[in-house]
Amino acid sequence: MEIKEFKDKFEQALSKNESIVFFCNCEIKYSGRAEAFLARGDRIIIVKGDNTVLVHQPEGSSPVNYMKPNSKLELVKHKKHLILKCQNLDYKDYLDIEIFRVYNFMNHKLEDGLKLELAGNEKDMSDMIKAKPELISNDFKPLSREEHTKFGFIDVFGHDKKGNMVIVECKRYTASLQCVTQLRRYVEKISELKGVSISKVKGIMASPSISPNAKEMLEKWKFKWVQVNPPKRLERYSKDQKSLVEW
Amino acid sequence: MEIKEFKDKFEQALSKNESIVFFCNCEIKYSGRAEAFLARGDRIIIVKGDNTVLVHQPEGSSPVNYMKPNSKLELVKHKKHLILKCQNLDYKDYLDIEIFRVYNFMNHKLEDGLKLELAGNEKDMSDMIKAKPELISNDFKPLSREEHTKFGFIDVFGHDKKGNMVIVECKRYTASLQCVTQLRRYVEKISELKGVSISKVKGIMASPSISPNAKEMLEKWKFKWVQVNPPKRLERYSKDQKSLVEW
DNA sequence: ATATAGATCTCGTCA
DNA sequence: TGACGAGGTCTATAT
Repeated sequence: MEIKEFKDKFEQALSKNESIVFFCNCEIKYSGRAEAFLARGDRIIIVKGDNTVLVHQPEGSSPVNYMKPNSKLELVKHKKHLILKCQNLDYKDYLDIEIFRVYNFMNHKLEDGLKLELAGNEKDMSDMIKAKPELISNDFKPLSREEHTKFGFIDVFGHDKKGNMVIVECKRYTASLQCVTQLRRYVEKISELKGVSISKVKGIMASPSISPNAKEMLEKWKFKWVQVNPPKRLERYSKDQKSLVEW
Repeated sequence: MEIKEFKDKFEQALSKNESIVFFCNCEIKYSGRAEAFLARGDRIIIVKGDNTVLVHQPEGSSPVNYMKPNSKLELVKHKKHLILKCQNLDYKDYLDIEIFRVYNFMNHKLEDGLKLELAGNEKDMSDMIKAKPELISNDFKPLSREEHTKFGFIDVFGHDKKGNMVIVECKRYTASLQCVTQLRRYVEKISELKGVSISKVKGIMASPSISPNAKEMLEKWKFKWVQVNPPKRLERYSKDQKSLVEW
């Protein structure tokens, strides 16, 4: 595509806050929270209506470069080609896309605004444990599923029949060393705030699995691991679609 | 665009491992590591040559849905429209994009393979501290910048003139509670492995800033915070471009 | 394959 | 706005 035609189309679409995608050959410089350089190659450039910019290489999930929403965009001439200059003053981020060739260009006003409904996250997991405390132990009585309280971000808080406080930390994936130190931090904080001996505050890690080193550290701190899998409320979707077309 | 035309173009581009982008009105179901549903709306769909799939809404940086590389893709008819069925057996991920309308379609064989050169990350920061230990203190003698050793993933390890061991944890952003617990874990591990009193192992947090609670915890554990900014080796790029076109 | 930790993380939530 | 933690995190690296 001719540079002139691209420039006209791009600027018109940009002014109307349309979504824009183009394939091009380009070189990229980034300066801001870090510094980056990407030599000439073919890439997919996405410019959204909120002035988000994404640069994707032809492989991989993550963008190789990007600019956050509300960036200022300007297409300027440089020698015989163009530079898409992007700046985000909030983050002090600057991105230059030097465009040598444009293969394809596409623009359209897109209407959405809907939000993804997601199930099977950590919150669902702690809800499940609060509702079915026997998943932890027959001894466990949950009192609250509190987040963002003065006691911290504890997933499930309760006590046992022996009068101990019990703190449950949920992880939807394999529990790591970091997860155990997080649990330890909560146990120490509760012990401090409530003025209770640390031996009276029990830490429980609830996760589908746990790494060997995490297990070792857990045992060193007299915490316990309980195997719990995250729930999947919307599993009917995958079942429905299996009945339509077999995977 | 007509459904028939879209199907032909898509399947041909897919078979040639070209990069594909289209704007469409669609509904999305995901089942795998979690479960998700996104009702009808306009989105940007990206299919890369390695069978990565990205679904973007018209605003925001992150994809609302995605499939990792090497997914199996199939476009099947459903009533009067199409479903792009994606499956990734490695991750047991399944994504259905029910396509009601296609506004624009674009495909092209893209050639790249270059890697981003990035400066200003945590590794650069620990390299800098190793080279300029006076950034930490006049007393600090770095011995190693080790990662992934038997001692753990310590950023910079060394000692001071008083014969204490010194562990430096670098963060390129505001140090949080989690960062301090990480440092604490390393200090405890070194103390254990080397058979040295914990009072003889000094913990240093090096970061551009630190949160109040993290600072409090740091002091409780007798660690110290040193303000260090991540280096920006490639800053010349932004200077160059400033001389070309003023921001 | 698993374990570990960084990331221009991004995103939501709350004080 | 900063602080804090989750994420279908993703990605790189070492074991």
